[in-house]
Amino acid sequence: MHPKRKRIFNAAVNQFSKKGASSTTMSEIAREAEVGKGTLYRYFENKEDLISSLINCGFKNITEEVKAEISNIEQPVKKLKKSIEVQLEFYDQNRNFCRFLTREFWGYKNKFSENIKEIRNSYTVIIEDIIAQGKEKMIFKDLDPELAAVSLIGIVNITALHWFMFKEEFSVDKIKEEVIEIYFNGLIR
Amino acid sequence: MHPKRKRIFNAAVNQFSKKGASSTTMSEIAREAEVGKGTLYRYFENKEDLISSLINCGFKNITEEVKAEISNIEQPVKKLKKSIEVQLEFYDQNRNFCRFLTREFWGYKNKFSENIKEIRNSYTVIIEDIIAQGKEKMIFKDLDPELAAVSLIGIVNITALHWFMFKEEFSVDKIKEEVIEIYFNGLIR
Amino acid sequence: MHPKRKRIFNAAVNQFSKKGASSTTMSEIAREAEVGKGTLYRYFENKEDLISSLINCGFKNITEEVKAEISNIEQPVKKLKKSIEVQLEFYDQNRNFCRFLTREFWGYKNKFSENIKEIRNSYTVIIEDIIAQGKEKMIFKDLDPELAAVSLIGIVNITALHWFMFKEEFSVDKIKEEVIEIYFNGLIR
Amino acid sequence: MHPKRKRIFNAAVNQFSKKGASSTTMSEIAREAEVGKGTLYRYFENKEDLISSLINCGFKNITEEVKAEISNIEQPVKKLKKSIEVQLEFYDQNRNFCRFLTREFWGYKNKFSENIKEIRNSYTVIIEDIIAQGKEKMIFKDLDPELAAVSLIGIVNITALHWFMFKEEFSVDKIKEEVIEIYFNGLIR
DNA sequence: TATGAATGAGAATTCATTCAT
DNA sequence: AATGAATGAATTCTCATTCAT
Repeated sequence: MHPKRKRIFNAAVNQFSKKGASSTTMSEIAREAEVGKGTLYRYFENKEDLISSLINCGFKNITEEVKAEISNIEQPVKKLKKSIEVQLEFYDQNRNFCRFLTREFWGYKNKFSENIKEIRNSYTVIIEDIIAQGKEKMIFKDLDPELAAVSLIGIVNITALHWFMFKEEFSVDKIKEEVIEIYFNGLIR
Repeated sequence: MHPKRKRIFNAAVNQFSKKGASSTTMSEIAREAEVGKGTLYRYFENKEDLISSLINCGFKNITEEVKAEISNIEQPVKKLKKSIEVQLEFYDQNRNFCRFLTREFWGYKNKFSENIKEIRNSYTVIIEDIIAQGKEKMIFKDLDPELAAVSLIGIVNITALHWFMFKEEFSVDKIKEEVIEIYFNGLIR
Repeated sequence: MHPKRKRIFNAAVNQFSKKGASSTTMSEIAREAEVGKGTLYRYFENKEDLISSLINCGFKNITEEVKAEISNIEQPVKKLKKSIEVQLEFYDQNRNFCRFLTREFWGYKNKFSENIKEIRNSYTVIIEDIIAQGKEKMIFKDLDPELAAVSLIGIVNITALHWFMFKEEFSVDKIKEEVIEIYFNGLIR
Repeated sequence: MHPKRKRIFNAAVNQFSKKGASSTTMSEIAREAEVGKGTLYRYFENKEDLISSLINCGFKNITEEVKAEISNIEQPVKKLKKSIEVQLEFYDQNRNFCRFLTREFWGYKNKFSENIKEIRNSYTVIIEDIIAQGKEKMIFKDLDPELAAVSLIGIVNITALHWFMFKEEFSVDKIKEEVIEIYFNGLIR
């Protein structure tokens, strides 16, 4: 990616996570990125393009990372565990982005919404595949893989955000451990 | 609640869930509510007040409903199951509102943010208490009750929203069943 | 005057002198007067009518007072002195009104401006007549009576307002004495 | 001063003097200045800032002009005469502005009011100093210099405005002569 | 290529006035 | 007669976007 595009991305995430995307002005992003206002429009068509590019790019990053990290693992349980770890670490290292993403993701019909649906899907489907695989091998229960995948994403996403926003410390290790225990073995003794 | 305030609330939720809160104009809300623009400002200080009142009120409603439904139940497992049911049904019956809520809730620092933290807490703490209770009775595992509570809320919230937004049908019963299975007994056979 | 009309007048002067006529809302006047908003419109056609009625009425009051107080006096010098005293005392006792008047008086073309010109004139002409009289009797110099009258009004008006607004104490007696000295005998020894 | 700021200043004075500051809309000023509405807000924080900047700037101009013109004069009487001339000529050449100034100056408490007191003072103090000087040299009577200064300003201000607004012709020379006669030697023969 | 001054459509908000009670 | 809730035209101010430099 062009380094100036990267600079703008970072500036935008910082501002968006502080004030929300629609309350952030293009001027503020330009100032934070230390570029002229006009420059934003050389790298992005308009504000909406900047926002959706940011969502796309972030989703791609996390998807790529998860894919890369689990590619060498065979067993579904280990694969799933690894994906949880990677997701939590990504959230930890990109807290602002995570906050921005959760907010904007559940956005409303716009010209990018179809696109977002696909991207969301490409992310969900990774988890889904692992679960389907484990189901076939009779390791996982006979549950709907999509629902199970979304459940996992929900736990990870909301838990991370809750800790980040409402608790002082954000201990990835502790969250990881307990989330895995609940998701794999359940709350009941 | 004053009937006109209620009318404005409903109109606002409808518009917000279609286009997002910040893309909805006060004029649109007034038109939808069939009141004059100035009337909005008799019942709410400004747009921000309208949004945050809506969040507060919605959270209170769901909290009240869950509280009422579980008050007569003794066993923690049954209590928790009931709360999941109530939450899912609330989501089902207030789809627009829930979409709005998830989106705006993770909003950004504003003069209401302290308040929101408390409100969020009053909701979370119900689940937390049930889990702590079950822990004491040695029914639930020795996990952090807050984390377990947030995990449950995350599963329910994101799953419901996913089904509502990306799938045609929204079968509360099916989601309920599988979510309960995962959360109580885990994915692994 | 109808007592409610009087109440509204007083309330309006109080508010106008604090915030200026055009920054004062009809609601504020109604609240201060402890009447309903609609009641204002029973006693005055509209806001502009209220403002101009206030100006008219105030001018009439001061004009009447000055006329009454000087009617028994014969000598032009004593007459003029008395009128200065009466004006200063009126300003002192109606500070808010005085401030409001000075501000609104130099107002701009509106449907009442002709009216105001007349009223202004009926006030100026009293002073003018005394001066013309004194001129005839060879007591006053051969100066333009209108200019001399306006000069006197200017001294009294601006001096009173200056003291009221920028100085803590407002000693009518001291101002009276020195203003008379300057106006009658001049600054030079 | 930035030429565009100057353009806005001129447009604002023109409009303000025709219709009053609070009846003039920002759009009208923009149209008159032939700039976009948003441009006003590049040069002034808001409408109030525009008004008070105008007052400040005008006061500074007249103060500077008076100061410059009297700096070379020694005798207090001549100094004072010169200052009267300069003031009257300034009023004559900036009639709209002076009308605006007199009206808005006696305005009401706002965030600029402290500032205005100072500015008013920097103007008054020039006259005051001349009078104090003359007093010391036993040329002027033993009167309060501030009161004498304010009286002079009052005469000049109100007389000029009266002639400008209510009389067809505005003869600076005639007004100058008679005002000086009254102020220096008094009305009495 | 980069900039930021300029623009004006459009949003939030106010408030004089009306009118049903 | 008195009230104050309701209205919507009018106003201030914002900000995405353009374009001359």
